[in-house]
Amino acid sequence: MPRKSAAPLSSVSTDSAPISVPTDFGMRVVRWQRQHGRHDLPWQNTRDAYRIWLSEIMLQQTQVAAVIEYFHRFVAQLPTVAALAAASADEVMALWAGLGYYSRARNLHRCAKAVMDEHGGVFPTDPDVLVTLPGIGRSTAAAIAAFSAGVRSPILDGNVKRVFARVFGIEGYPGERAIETRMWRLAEQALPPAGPTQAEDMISYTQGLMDLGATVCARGKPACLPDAAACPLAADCVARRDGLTAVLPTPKPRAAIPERSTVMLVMRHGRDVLLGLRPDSGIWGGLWSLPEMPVDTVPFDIEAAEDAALEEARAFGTPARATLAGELTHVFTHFRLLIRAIRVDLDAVTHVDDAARRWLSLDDLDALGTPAPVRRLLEDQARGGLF
DNA sequence: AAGTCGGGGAG
DNA sequence: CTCCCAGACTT
Repeated sequence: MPRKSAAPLSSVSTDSAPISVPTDFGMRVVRWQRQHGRHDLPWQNTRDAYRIWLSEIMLQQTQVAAVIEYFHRFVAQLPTVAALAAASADEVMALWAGLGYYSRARNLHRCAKAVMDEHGGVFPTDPDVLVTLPGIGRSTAAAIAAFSAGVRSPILDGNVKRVFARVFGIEGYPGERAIETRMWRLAEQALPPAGPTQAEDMISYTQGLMDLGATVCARGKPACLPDAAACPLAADCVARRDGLTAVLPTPKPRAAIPERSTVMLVMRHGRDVLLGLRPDSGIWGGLWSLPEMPVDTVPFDIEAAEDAALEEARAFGTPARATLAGELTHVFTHFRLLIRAIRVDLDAVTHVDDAARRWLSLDDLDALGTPAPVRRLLEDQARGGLF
């Protein structure tokens, strides 16, 4: 075995195969944070749970750059949890206006009152207690506990999900329940060890995961690609090893798009086929396409469509027979189009006196611009196939 | 499990 | 334009 490593390494996790976390994972992040992490954010270098809590709430689904000014204004006007609890709702909302997700501000106010009324004005340090407060979920509770008291409890935010997805090679949308459950399990295993330096380590580690995700393991261009030394986890990173940083984490699945269907007529006279020029506006504007018939029966009735196709073709000549020649699906950004092609062979054709209609030889497809699926369909006709 | 909340930045 | 951001809460 050419590759050797002191720490156990994970392999790719295409399914639920258990992943082993390198035993020094946590401490590597700790050391990296102390050397290369962020140390001058307004809510750092303090153990004031009020400021830490406030920053964590403001930072929920909100980037650091957007929060800084709001944070300064807020603590200047309401410097303590007691002051916040005593403030009016209007005053709180005014300080929050523009940050978005205003339920955060309402919960913030409620939480301040709860801390005053139920916890003697002192923030709990137990994550299990913190999560019972309004606006504080599992990850935020762990962050507050770690930063304010060095409690050993894992966070799992967008940064951590991205880092974990790449380092451990986890496929699947992290917003999905099963994926998130696996990541929480990994987050617990990845923590730096308990011990005498645990409190300081947890502060650096928690900050370090966020810093890694925000500055090195960035969404677009991870810094490890040009420079593996930029990331303390690069040596164990599955995504980096396998060239998957661009596809991990798996993006949110796109919303199901509606499906439409149409019937296209392939009217054939020898090797000629009848095309129609589409209006400039709308789908395939200005391109030459095949004539279409609306689909008015669900489920699709093949014989009825073939009969209708024969009737339709009568305007252009003497149709002999019509047959369903094939189906194909074309995907647009906003809908999926099921195309059924009915071939109609004509024994004789009448003169076409219409600028938007013309016959084209299958041997001359390059002469006109046609939509991609129509082009494929015509090329198949040219080969004499039925798709 | 899916929907909702929001403004801003990056690609 | 879409996707994402130190997510939590409701249905």
